[in-house]
Amino acid sequence: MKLKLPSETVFHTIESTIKEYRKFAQQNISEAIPEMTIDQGLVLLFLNKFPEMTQKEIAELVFKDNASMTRMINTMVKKNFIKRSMNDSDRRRYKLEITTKGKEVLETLPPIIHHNRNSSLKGISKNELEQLQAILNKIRLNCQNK
Amino acid sequence: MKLKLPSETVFHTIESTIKEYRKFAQQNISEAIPEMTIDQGLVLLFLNKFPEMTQKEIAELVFKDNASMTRMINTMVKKNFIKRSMNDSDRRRYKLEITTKGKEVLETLPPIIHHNRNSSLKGISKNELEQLQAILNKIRLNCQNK
DNA sequence: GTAATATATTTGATATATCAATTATATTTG
DNA sequence: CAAATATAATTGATATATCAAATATATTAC
Repeated sequence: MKLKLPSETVFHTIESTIKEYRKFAQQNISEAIPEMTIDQGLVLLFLNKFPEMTQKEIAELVFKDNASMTRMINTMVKKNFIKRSMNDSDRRRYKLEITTKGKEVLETLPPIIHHNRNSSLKGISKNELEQLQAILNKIRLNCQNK
Repeated sequence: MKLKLPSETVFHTIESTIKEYRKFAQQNISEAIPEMTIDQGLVLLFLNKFPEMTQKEIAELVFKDNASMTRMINTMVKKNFIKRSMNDSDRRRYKLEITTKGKEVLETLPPIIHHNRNSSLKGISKNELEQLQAILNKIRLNCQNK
């Protein structure tokens, strides 16, 4: 069976691209906000936009499972970015509140994220971006429907 | 600062695509070969093709750092897929040998990988694949040159 | 040839990924 | 309403990710 080496496939390219972007973005974030990871930043952004969101819902949006999300929230609480409090209308879930420190991060973060996205997409046309999304979505759907 | 939600960006699409592919591929591998992860499979493929490869070199090809690779090799040794032995020409590095069990995996794995790649890329033209690679490479380079 | 530097790998610490099992609370069904 | 089922979150176990520091061996420079 003749098989392309993994490093010659498009999957390798996808992996290396997203990893390179993550590294790049993380560096820029770390310079401005110590102790803050990309994913923790995303959680803050989502919570800020949708304050009622449950851990489970956030988890889906950032591609984590519930167990990972529990632990991520734990460390974010330990680092004082957010606070857990009881949700009386449904006591299985928590209310997640952004602390003052978390709100400061929400001031600092957006320009950095904006810069990260912009400079990593420099020289790429709107049309190219749409094609990229379309092709990736095809692959994603192929993987889901089996 | 108006910022797109993370879930509306191309980075989200890239992440979800590669994660969906990994989940899909891992399921198919697990059905045939228990205890074997995608990345461990890739390590075997590379080692088989380039028997002299060091842990460091393999690590680069599968996007791990050296520490992760050390631990991955440890578990692959524990599971008896490969064997470490001394390399007398350079005693800092190991010789990594594929065991009989590892060789059996190398018989079973390629058709599965072939199927994984093929079915996830179904309906995507050669031209689209090239575009995809080209655009991703642009992004990757943008991230590296900062 | 020895000291300084470089390289390959490991280890420790902490965070995250993943699966399966558990807990606590809600909802549904008979 | 009580029993069965569903849901949100946690926990345990194991693997991996990442950074920094440590080890052991090689190479280079003086």
